[in-house]
Amino acid sequence: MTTTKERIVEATTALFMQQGYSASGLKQISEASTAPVGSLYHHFPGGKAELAAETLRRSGRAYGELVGAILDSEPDLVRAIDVAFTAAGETLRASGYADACPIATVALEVASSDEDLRVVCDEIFRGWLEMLTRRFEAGGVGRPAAADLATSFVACLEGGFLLSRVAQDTAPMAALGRSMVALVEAAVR
Amino acid sequence: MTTTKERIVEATTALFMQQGYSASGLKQISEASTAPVGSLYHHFPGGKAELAAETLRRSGRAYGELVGAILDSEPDLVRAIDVAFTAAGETLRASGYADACPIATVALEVASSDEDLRVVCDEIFRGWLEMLTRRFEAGGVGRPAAADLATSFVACLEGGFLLSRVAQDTAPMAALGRSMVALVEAAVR
DNA sequence: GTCTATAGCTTGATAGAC
DNA sequence: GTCTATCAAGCTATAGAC
Repeated sequence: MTTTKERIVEATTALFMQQGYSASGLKQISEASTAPVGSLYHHFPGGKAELAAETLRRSGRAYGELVGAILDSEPDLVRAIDVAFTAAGETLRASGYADACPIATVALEVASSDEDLRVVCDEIFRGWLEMLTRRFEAGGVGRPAAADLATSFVACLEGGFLLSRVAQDTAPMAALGRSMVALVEAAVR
Repeated sequence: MTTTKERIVEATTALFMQQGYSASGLKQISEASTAPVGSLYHHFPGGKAELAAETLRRSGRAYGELVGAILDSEPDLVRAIDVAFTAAGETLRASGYADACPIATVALEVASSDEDLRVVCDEIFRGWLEMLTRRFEAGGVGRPAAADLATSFVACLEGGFLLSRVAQDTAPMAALGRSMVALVEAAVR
């Protein structure tokens, strides 16, 4: 049983991934979620801003958990990195290069023009970076280096989404997986 | 002497950097460039799509040349990388985290929904990657590794723009500079 | 080439029946 | 909670005077 509110958030997540915040109109969200505009304002009285904030927070948490689960699936840290980037590339390819990061496009759109949403995105990225830093520390990397690796992981993944989506080719994501593996290998030995 | 057409393209470049394609209305572009809407359609009969394509091509070429010039300013390749990332962070900070990549936000917005503009962005990134690959080859790195380094350079720079803009902090860009330096050091020795 | 006015459509948001 | 009708404001695009 998916509730109306869940359908709205899921449809908004998909539209934010594919075309970002400004291009995703409430009418389009209403149609994609098979929920009338009135229901949309019933569940999100704050309108588009509230819907966007809640969608970003939910999809940001879910995506962080997904990445964590993939990293957990492989005990060796270096191989886990390889698996994560391969999975990201495969998900992209299988979805026609649509299924990517649910935050990045919106984050770039709002960073200089919507302070509330910028803060929401900032908190999401902070959460991802903390989770990744802890994992690299658990793998034997010292504090400052682990934080740098976490930042590089997110940047390579986001850069991979950008380059692979635009080129409609998994090659950039694969190359970034190799670079990220090299960075982690250098840090753990 | 700046022509009307140049002012339009420059204003559009700035707006694309800060808020992307969909949020940048022709009225806003007209006001920012102090050019009436009619002039806009005189210089770009194809409307917003043509203006966007030409703006992306021009700003993409200019940004590639800027990065190339910064890399040329330092003979040692590893130090050149450091200089480039430091400069990117400093430009961000000095502009209130607004002056970033003129392509990335639009590229993510249109990758799945506007095939014409997607191809324009693809050609721009291809040009950057070729330019960077040649530079890494000139620095003594073999073909396949040089192409991977070029991809990592673009991804780290774009990821740095994303994370530093959202956090309003140069620290992510600085961390990515360190990672990129480590990757190039490992490749040249 | 420059500029104003406006058409036609879509947007975010609201009111009110059910 | 669900849904429809509608508003004011925004958008892209065009027409036509200068």
